Amino acid sequence: MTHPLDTTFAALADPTRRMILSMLLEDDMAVTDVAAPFSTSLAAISKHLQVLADAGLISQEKRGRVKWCKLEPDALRAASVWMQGFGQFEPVDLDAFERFLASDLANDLDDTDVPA
Amino acid sequence: MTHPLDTTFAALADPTRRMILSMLLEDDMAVTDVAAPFSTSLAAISKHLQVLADAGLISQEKRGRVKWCKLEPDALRAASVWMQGFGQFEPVDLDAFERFLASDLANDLDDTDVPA
DNA sequence: GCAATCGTCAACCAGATGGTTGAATAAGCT
DNA sequence: AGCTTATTCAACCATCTGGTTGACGATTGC
Repeated sequence: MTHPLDTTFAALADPTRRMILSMLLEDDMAVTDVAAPFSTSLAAISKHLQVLADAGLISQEKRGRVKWCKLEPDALRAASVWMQGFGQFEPVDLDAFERFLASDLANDLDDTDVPA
Repeated sequence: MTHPLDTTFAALADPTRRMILSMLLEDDMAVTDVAAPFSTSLAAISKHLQVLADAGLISQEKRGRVKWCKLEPDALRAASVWMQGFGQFEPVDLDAFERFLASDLANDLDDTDVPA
């Protein structure tokens, strides 16, 4: 029914979810650990993770009683191709990306519990 | 308050709005002409255009009684940089983009009034 | 067995979103 | 001036979203 890009972009439209993706860039994480830096409830984060999983941006594997979340960057490829069609964007610029992550850490989290 | 990427991705999450952007790739258009291929009301399209303008994805200039809509692909650059940070995506692939547009034309519009 | 931990489910709430219709504003045409 | 075209505004509606809280099933460890 709905186009895959709908769910991809909708998932990316939330700062909490983008932050989660950034966190998962470093390593796989359990749900509780993903939720730790946020001031919202665990249930809310669990829902965010479900949205990300539905969009294919992460995968979740339950081992024992902990559910591990893993980044699945392939799901971004279609969206990336779509966007790049609109302009001759510069090739991968990891420095710009790092700057984004830094500013996300500074701005997106609630002013409590911001990790150092 | 809200991160610029929030509005960018949210604007891109709607198939009607993505279609509008694709249409504006070819040329600037008046609001009425943008609305023509869709089965939704003109007012709805006008709102969509406002969302796109708020996200900076298009600009609107009123000349006489018609308001011209112009694609502003620069607004996609920040989002593109963000996404590319998550993987080594292939460089600009215009063929893949054309395929996307073709499938959008086939799938996204309501089954009425699909332009040939 | 029993308590603690991990995570989801269910019900609920406030606010945003996408759509409609009809009236209103603005600019051109004759 | 008066009709027509272009676009938005206002009110309304149904649905989605992101959040909460409390109960619940499942797993682990003592």
